[in-house]
Amino acid sequence: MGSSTAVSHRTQAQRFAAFKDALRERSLKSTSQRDDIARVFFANDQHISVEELYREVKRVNPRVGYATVYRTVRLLRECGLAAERHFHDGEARFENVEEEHHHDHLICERCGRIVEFANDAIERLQEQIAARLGFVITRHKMELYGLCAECRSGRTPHAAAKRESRVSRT
Amino acid sequence: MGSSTAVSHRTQAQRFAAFKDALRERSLKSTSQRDDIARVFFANDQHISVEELYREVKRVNPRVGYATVYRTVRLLRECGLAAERHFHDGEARFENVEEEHHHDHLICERCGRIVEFANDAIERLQEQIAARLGFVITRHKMELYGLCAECRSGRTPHAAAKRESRVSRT
DNA sequence: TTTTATGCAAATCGTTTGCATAGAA
DNA sequence: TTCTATGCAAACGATTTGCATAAAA
Repeated sequence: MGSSTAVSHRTQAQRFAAFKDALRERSLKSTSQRDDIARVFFANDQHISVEELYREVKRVNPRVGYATVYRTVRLLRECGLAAERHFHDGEARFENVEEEHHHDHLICERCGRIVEFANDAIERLQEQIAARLGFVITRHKMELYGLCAECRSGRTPHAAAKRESRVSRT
Repeated sequence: MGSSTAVSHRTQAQRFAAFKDALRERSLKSTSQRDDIARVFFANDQHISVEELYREVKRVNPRVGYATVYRTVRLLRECGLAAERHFHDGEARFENVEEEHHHDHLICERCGRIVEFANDAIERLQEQIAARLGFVITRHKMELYGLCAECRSGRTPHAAAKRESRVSRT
């Protein structure tokens, strides 16, 4: 069940430049808060919530309001630079969008660690199933919840390990 | 990629009896509103939202409040008789729990139709992927979004076709 | 009678929005 | 100068909760 797809690893600087370009294209203004929010977002390569982003940005630039973070995150989404995710907890999380392929998530129910993966065999099966039922798929969402090795070993008290971010091709 | 798993089709009456048993076991009281809400829920074999359930119950028994519907739905969930789902729209939807196997969802983005399906091959692949990444899966969520045949044909204006409910084994 | 359930309205949580003001072009 | 962006607080929609009252055991 292999796969390939080379990962196009845009650097933070490249993403930031893409953001600035997107602003220009849309005749939107560059502001210090937009820049700071975007920079923090691009620097943080995880699934970040608006509140987390707000707190991080606040440390860099205390002159940002909650609403602006929401507005900027929406902007990043509309520019195709951020993807919105909803896991079991109530709040939305945003991740950096690579030009790479779609991926799914494996989530540890104990420590919250999120591992990304992609699997072509499953995607093919999904297409088949949908076709059989008369559907044409435009997108999908697959989330596997369970326990990671570390948490199963009992070692980690409640380790909010987080940090992880390369897509595992399986 | 076939599968089998005979479906244990509990009747509405059986589910209702199970609900009453669950109340007794927990020393909770049987009330007319609980009964009515449960009955309507068991009769409606789709993915129903709290608001829809509230409206339906209201027609049978106008003496029910919104909060009671929420509380009863939570109760049904805790008794293992209802499963909570979150699709792209903001509100939670609840479905009857059969003792049968897990299933996933295929959702038409135009008419909202929800088709259930199950596929063992995919489940096996999921286990493999998780194992390779050190995880043990406890549950998963897979949703395929797209367009159903009817909506693709252009015939149906915006047909909220709904109604559908047997799990397709593929 | 004791104890739990109900209805209502108020509270909460994440998110969005109106509006007067600050700031970019 | 002109026009958009910001911050704040208020408005939101879905869901939960406090509390006095009603109903079940």
